[in-house]
Amino acid sequence: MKDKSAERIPAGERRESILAAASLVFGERGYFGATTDQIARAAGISQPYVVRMFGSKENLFLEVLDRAVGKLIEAFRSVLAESRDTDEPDDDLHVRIGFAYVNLIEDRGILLSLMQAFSMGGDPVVGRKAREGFLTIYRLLRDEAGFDAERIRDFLAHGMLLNTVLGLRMPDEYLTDDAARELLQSTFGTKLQMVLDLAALEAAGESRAVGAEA
Amino acid sequence: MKDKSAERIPAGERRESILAAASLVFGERGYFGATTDQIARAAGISQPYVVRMFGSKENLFLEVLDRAVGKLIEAFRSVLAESRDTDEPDDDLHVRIGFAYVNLIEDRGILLSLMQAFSMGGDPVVGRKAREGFLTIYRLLRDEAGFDAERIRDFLAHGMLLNTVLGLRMPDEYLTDDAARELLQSTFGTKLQMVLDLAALEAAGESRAVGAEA
DNA sequence: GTCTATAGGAGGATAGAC
DNA sequence: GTCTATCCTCCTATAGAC
Repeated sequence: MKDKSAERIPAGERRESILAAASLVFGERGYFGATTDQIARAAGISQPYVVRMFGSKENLFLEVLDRAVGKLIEAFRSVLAESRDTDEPDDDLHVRIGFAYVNLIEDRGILLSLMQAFSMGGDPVVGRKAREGFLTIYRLLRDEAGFDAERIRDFLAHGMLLNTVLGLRMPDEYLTDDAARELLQSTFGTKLQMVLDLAALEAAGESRAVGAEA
Repeated sequence: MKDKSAERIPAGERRESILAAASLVFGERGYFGATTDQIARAAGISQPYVVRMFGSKENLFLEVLDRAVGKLIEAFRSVLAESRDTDEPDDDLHVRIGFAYVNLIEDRGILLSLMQAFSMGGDPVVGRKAREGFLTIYRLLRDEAGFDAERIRDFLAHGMLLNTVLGLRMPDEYLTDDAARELLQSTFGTKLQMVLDLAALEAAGESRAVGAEA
């Protein structure tokens, strides 16, 4: 089952798959908690190759962060573009952007690795970039979406709760705890089923993806 | 200046000071990022003594978590008790609880170490306890404060944004970035000055408290 | 483009003296 | 109650072969 003699794959593609794996693992374990070896396994290559390709773990994380912010921006912008075509009432906008945010959960790792970065403000390098990313989103919401300060605050607040609930793996408690059930319902609304399904999938696949250290 | 030959201090007091130091350092660097040695330095004792007193780093973190949740509950309950004495309109309640939450920032480390715990849902031991803590707060808000699901959600959401903004060290950007300024204003409202003052104090003291590794 | 081997350094935990 | 010394594991990063 283990393909020891590696297939040669173009550097570009390899980069992508490492970034995807890293996003997952960093999201799961945090920057310090994640090891380059776990990332390597998840990507199906050797640990030194990961380091070689990105120079350092820190660099890799910075790229993951960039990607995550980029995907967020992209998703938000596409909603904004849509809304310029149709002329639905502007009030829908924050709902639709909110949906775009929730939908990013499908791209596993993005939201969680973002949240990890958001807790690293104290780090001189990562912290700076994380603040930058957060403020970029703020400006997008303000300047491109035209939200006022309160709307931005409320939007970001609910986004952070969403991240927290996911980071806590609260969906795992859905069946066993009434408070968790309520919380999940009010947090995810109509997207709840999607979230639960994803959590179930993960619970099955996680051991293989990340924790195959036996 | 360095008192090498340690003063004998009752175990109870020593425990407290280690927990206080640990709360700070864990809040600053996260569970994996923090080292028992940094905590020991911050508490003014040797690294093995920290481990000896709590058995393991994980155990120490779990106690820090307990403390943080305990302080939160205590703060919320005292607001609730107050509101049963006076008979002000119930609408004020979530504002006053919100203030109680923001005021916990003064007890440095509490909010940040809580947030660190909230990002560790994947950990079998810490994750379980973190979810438990979060749901305890949820139930307090629901059963003791009488909030409905939406109010709880909104309250928690704004709390999480507050944590995120603090974790990002956004106050450091207050003078240099207009978006940061706006965000801080709408997030902290009348408490903004307090937050900025605390951030300034920290910026001065941080190098001594945590990062004296030269 | 990818691996194996390994250097080099932290960091958590233990032993044992005072 | 507290320290010093130290073990041992784990991890990032480098070297060099294929």
